[in-house]
Amino acid sequence: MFIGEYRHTFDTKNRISLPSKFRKELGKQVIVTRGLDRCLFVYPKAAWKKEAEALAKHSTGSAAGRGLSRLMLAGASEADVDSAGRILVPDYLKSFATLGVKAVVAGVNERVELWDEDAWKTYTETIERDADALAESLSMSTGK
Amino acid sequence: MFIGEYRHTFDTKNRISLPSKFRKELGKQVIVTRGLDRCLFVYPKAAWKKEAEALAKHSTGSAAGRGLSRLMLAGASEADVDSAGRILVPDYLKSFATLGVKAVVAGVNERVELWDEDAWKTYTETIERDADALAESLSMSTGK
DNA sequence: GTGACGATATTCTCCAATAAACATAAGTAT
DNA sequence: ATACTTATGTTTATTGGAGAATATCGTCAC
Repeated sequence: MFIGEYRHTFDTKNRISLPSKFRKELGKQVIVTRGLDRCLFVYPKAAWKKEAEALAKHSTGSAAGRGLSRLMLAGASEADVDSAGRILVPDYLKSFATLGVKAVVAGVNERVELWDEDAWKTYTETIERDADALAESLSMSTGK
Repeated sequence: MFIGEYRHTFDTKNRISLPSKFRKELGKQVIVTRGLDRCLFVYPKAAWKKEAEALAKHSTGSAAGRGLSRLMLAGASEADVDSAGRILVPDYLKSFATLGVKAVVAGVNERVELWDEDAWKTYTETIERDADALAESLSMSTGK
């Protein structure tokens, strides 16, 4: 399971290094794809397969299912982790997530997420404000 | 069960030593997360896992679920307790809880909390005031 | 009060991770 | 083919974390 938040930078060639704590679990090949809420999802290749199969089930059903499938399947990009622990992120994915030079790499359960630093700040601040209400609506404990 | 309140300091590398009374119960690995009321929660690793699994269930479904998962999972940091009983607190967690150099380490049942010294002072004073008010209102309703 | 012990604080050094710079290889177009 | 661009790989430097050693403080025993 991926947890934690790290700040990394893109080099001029659109490469970004992955946190060393994530590398073992991510493996040698990863899948980068469009995520929800304007971020990118990064999956270990094996985990991606399961995700893709789940999506495929909905690829012809509802309009929402088709949309999500197209977004994530068509947007997927296979990336090799190089010897320095970096991956190359294609331009179309960078611009989808409005990624600048500074990015936040966040571990969220079975996937890793890439966020623009500013977008992450805005997003987390919003969630923090509503955290109590959200927790109640999900009737889950936030640890209190 | 953790009880008691201690004053510790962060060194220049963002490390803080844990009260020796807590060390045995905390174990060798702990999880530091965003807590409620602008403090940090520190859990023994095993205790945190249960929380995490509940959150993980919601990590893709609804927008609210994703938000909470991101806040609590990406906000979590696994920390090893070193030979001197210290843990490293990442910058983003320190700034979340507005932690300066002096901190209060408080035992609260199943978790340990980290507070900025000033924030702790303000918070406890507020609670004390509320407690007085509550006591008064109780004695009014129960008295004669 | 004095000494001894345990806990916390501080500092230093070493090592790993990251970022930046640089070099090489592979295409592409003229 | 040659110059130019783009992609990929390697090297170096800087930053930050892990560990160890020393110093300080407080507590308890005597």
